[in-house]
Amino acid sequence: MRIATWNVNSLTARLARVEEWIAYAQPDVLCLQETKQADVAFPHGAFAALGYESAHHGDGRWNGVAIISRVGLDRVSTGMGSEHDAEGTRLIAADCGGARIVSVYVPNGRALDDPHYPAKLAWLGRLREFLDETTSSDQPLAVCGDFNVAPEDRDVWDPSQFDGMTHVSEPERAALAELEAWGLVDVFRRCYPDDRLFSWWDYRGGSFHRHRGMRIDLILATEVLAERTSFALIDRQARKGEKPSDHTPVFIDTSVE
DNA sequence: ATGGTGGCCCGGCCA
Repeated sequence: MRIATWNVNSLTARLARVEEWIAYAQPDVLCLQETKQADVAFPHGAFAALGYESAHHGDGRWNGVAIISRVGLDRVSTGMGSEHDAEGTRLIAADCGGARIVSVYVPNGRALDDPHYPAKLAWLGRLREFLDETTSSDQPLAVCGDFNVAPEDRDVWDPSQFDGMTHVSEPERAALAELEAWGLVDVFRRCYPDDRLFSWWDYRGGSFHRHRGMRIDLILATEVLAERTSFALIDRQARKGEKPSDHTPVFIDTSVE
């Protein structure tokens, strides 16, 4: 089962690129973030034409998350059932092909002295509680999405450029480590222990061509999925060409017993 | 040099 995640930075602007990517990458499950669409605008029909069911949680201009699946889509739930949901449409979950799949768009902290920064830390803390309440770490589960955290220094193009910045701060990394301590594995990193590969590049300044990016799009899987992973990829091709998202897709190939 | 690019949707926010 190929499980993918992609922050598309507006599905309205990106639908053709997403359709193209699905056609050649053939994901079984695709988690999307930043659709920037209301539920009524979500193109279920376009995905149905490709053989996929889909579920979306969005309210229009900001955020918006979805799961697209050709291996079943059941027990869909949205939000985390808390006051954190008021902050935005940032989480959707479903059963797909025997695994629980969660698509998340973690809030951007903006800056260490910005009120959005502690809100981001709280959201990540709440996510761990949500996992405790809704599943367990011995089940096949993948939490996929834009975490807006680079787990380690090797996940950014130049750590010295990020001194005092969000995405790399110790509290953010600690919050991510707490999620992993719950029982989740950063599957891409396990597959490629030493590679310095990125999933996001700023649109500005030719960052992509200068290899100035960050790895902030992650697939965090429970051990039962992680140990059965045969392949993982960050698909840089999707960051090239006409009207790319500033993020590129990440996927893993795994199986459910 | 505190810029720059792109998406929202048309002034300014957000990433």
